[in-house]
Amino acid sequence: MLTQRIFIKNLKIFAHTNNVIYICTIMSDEKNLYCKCLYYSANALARIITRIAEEEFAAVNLAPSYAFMVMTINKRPGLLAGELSDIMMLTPSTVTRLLEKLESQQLVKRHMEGRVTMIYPTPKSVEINQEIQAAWLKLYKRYTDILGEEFAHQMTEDIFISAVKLDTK
Amino acid sequence: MLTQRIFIKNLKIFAHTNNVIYICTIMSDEKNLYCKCLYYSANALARIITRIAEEEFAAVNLAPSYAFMVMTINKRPGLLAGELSDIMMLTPSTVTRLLEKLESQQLVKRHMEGRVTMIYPTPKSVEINQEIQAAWLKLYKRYTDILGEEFAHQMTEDIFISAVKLDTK
DNA sequence: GTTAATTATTTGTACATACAACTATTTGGT
DNA sequence: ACCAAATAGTTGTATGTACAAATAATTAAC
Repeated sequence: MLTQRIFIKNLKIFAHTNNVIYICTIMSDEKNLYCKCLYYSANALARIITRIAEEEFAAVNLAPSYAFMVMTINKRPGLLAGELSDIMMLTPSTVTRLLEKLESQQLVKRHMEGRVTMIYPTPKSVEINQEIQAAWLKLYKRYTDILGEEFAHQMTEDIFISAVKLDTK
Repeated sequence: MLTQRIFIKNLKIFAHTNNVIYICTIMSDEKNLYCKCLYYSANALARIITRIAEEEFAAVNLAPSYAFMVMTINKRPGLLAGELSDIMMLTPSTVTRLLEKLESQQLVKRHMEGRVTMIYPTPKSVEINQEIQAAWLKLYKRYTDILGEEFAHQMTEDIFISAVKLDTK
């Protein structure tokens, strides 16, 4: 198993079982193939930033998506499930599933009226919303410290715009 | 439910149930909050590009991760599971799960020796590898047509480098 | 005004991925 | 040479997300 030991500029230094040291540019062989693929790179980044977000939002005992949902609902009480789906760029079925769980934790209330479902925060949700915001800020600090704020800003914006452009369905 | 109808520059035009038309900048209200968050944006992009990749790799009856795994194994027969994990930026357990499924489809062979597992392509896998490459190229064409090749290149590289930098575990 | 089409949400089911715990093997310390 | 530590991989289990089908409500068509 190759385990990463240290990272210097564009170099990754691995130590192998038998003490052979490998020094690779991050553009090494196979990765060089894949790093030019948006599917590969975007998913890799998403997995890694999700792990970091999970660590930060663990302080409020919520997975990141749930935390974002709570924030969104607190910002606009009474919004519809479909609007949540649009804002969070998640499918309606995923939104339903997240809401179910939040409701079971008394963090939101669903109010069905006709065929629409309006969503309201609960007192408990209002309370922890502050902590969620704090965790969110810590998350932001954490990755901008590593990537540089300027760079992170620009890239995040590029990623967002690309997501919107590619979301043609 | 808001459904996207058309996209012009930074404008998104929605048609609502009651035929009211909403025109929003893509930096509207809530999204404006979230589009600056790397967790949110990276995950949104990953989900969308994954859906597109699934469409393209459907031609070879494989989900994208499996297709990438087949390509990697064909490029370096005999590589270890741990190396696959490193190259693909997936955890060892995920690699095991993917390999199990590929093996059941006769697309790879695992050879355990001591505590390491070496992985080899099968004739069937060599065969479809060409089709996988073709699908991969179609995927690339598809998103670069929308985003612009120059822009997509730069962003993909930025994303890859960020993933490597943030992957400190 | 009744029937067909559209729309909003939910449910059944499937899947990719990960963590934690476990097994088996190899390495290192004394 | 033996025992502790580290390592490679697998398995049990959980979770986030999505698709397709189902349900229920609203709108449109004639």
